[in-house]
Amino acid sequence: MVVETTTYDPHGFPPFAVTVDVVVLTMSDGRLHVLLVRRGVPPFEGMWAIPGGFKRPEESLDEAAQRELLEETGVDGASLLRQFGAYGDPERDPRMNVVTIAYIAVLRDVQGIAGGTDAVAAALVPLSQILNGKIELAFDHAQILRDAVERVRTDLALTGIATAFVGPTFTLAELRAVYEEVWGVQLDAANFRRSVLAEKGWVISTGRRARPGPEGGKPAELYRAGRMWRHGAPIRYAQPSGKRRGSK
Amino acid sequence: MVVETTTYDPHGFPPFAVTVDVVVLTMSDGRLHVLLVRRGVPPFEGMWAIPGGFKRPEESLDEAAQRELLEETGVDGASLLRQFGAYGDPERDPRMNVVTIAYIAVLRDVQGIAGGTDAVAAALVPLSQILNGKIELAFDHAQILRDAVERVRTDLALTGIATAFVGPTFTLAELRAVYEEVWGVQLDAANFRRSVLAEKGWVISTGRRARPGPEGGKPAELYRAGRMWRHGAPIRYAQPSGKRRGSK
DNA sequence: CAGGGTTATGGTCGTGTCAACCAAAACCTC
DNA sequence: GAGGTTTTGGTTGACACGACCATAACCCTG
Repeated sequence: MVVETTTYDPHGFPPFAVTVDVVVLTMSDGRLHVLLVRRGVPPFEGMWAIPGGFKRPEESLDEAAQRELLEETGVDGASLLRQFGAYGDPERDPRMNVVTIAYIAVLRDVQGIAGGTDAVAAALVPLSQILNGKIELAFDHAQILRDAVERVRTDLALTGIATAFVGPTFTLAELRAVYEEVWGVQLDAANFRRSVLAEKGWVISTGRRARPGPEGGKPAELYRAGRMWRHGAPIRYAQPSGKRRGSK
Repeated sequence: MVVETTTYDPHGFPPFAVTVDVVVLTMSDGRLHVLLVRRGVPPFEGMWAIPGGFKRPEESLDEAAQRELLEETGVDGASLLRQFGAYGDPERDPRMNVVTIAYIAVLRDVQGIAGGTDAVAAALVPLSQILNGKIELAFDHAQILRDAVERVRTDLALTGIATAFVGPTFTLAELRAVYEEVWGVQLDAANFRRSVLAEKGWVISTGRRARPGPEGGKPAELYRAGRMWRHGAPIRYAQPSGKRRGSK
């Protein structure tokens, strides 16, 4: 009975469970953290896992991710919620076939995130703890998390999502710290400032200035996020408009 | 009964159908084409659709995509098969809830692709016909296709997947045509050559030369694909190594 | 209040890449 | 052989990048 494999026919389909997992990333104390929950039931009982839940039949995937984010963190109106992968290996859940759609949520550090509406234990864990394997995650969540970080890394370079990590108003040093932490590099403050300000409309200067920390220093200008837009096409050597050379 | 929403429990789950759709892209006659199949059963009977099928419980998502690609095109050992999105809107299939995982397969132009193993009608359709809405697709496949093209566009700029479009041996003009078609721009042949050759190991010169077409021209050098690798980190202003300035 | 420490911000400048263009080489057809 | 076409190599001005210096404006300590 293998007719119509190309134009699928949902009669007699093999049933799957579909879940949505949300990797909540935030900068806390200058380091990248991820929100994890502790499993209370087998399998992987007592281990840390990425929060997630079932997709409901009446909602879309994006809506399911938003709902999960709201339930876990209380944060509404996803500042940044992007789907980045689907995982469906047969062995990923020992009980049955579960296909999960993974999302990234980038949040600025909010107090009280660790306590969701549910009674399960939740915590913000430094990402370094997981990437070196010091904390083991349930299911294939370690792989999902690695993919999420990789996605954030490229998004940081290609789009303007860095402003989602910082508060509604921020200094350029805070913004620079996001790049430095995610990429693990040190950036030149002066050159970074020029490059950020060169992309017009992406950060907007409020008139105000931040109070320096206990270490002193010149008070930094305060900015707010502008439009978070995708960088233009990185296609090079485009012809001006007129004639062509070396064409077929 | 809303306990344990965070650490999902596959008992009493809502069942979904999970399918895998494969957007097969190829360059044919100098233009970008996509492989479509014509639906033989309602709904959307008689309309064109992206080939796809059910995920089987014993296979992973990637394996399901490879199997579908093999069934539709006869092509084995996916030259380039990447997952790029999941779609699960409740209304996307009028009969029931179907979540589909979408893949891109980039193939070089192969004769006889249009005839798959199944008896369904299949054809290579120019992409422009669909993007201007001249051909309507079933389900949400128009959106999936738009997303696929967008993904290929960025992948073309960021990785070396362009070689997947051309044959096992190719001229730089053929490679340039891929970029020009996907991005819809005209590129300078001399500058393009320099940029491609600058990325060492990505195209490798065989000694041979291609025979020029009927229009004449100097015979072009023949290359073969090297390693198709991800470009390095586009992070700027990284500090050399020593001291720091403007740090916190 | 003076001084040292720290950070933010602005400026400079050599190097390298990019893009536009030119020119020669090597083929085709007529 | 002439004219056309394509590939390939070369040149050159503009501009971005990266390294570094200098100054401004705060902190803290004595």
